[in-house]
Amino acid sequence: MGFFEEVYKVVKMIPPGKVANYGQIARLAGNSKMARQVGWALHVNPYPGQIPCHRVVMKDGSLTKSFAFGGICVQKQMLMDEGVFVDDNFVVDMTKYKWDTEDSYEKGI
DNA sequence: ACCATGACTCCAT
DNA sequence: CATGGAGCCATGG
Repeated sequence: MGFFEEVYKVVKMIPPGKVANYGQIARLAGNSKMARQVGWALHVNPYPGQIPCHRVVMKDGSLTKSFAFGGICVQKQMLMDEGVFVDDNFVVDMTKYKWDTEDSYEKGI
């Protein structure tokens, strides 16, 4: 279960107004290939209020259609409430809202 | 150990 | 840009 706890820890570290993608979480948790397991971990352990899983989106900024909390509509609502703009296609502008922690170098393009 | 599934990601068309 | 197939790995039957 070590990987799970790492995932939860990383997700909880995501600051408000920012979003992270599964690959990022997986990489921070130790394995870049665990993107699917990250989503699976959040799915089997939806701790409401403890893990801001609504800040975790696809690499292109798309919201997960299988969101456990009533749907992506709720997720969009929560993100918008934090200042993250989500368009009608449920896609976040990753170039502006992507969580910058270890990919800061990526912004230096 | 094998097969099926999945909140992912990459590459080809 | 949208869609489909393949690769990826943990979990469950």
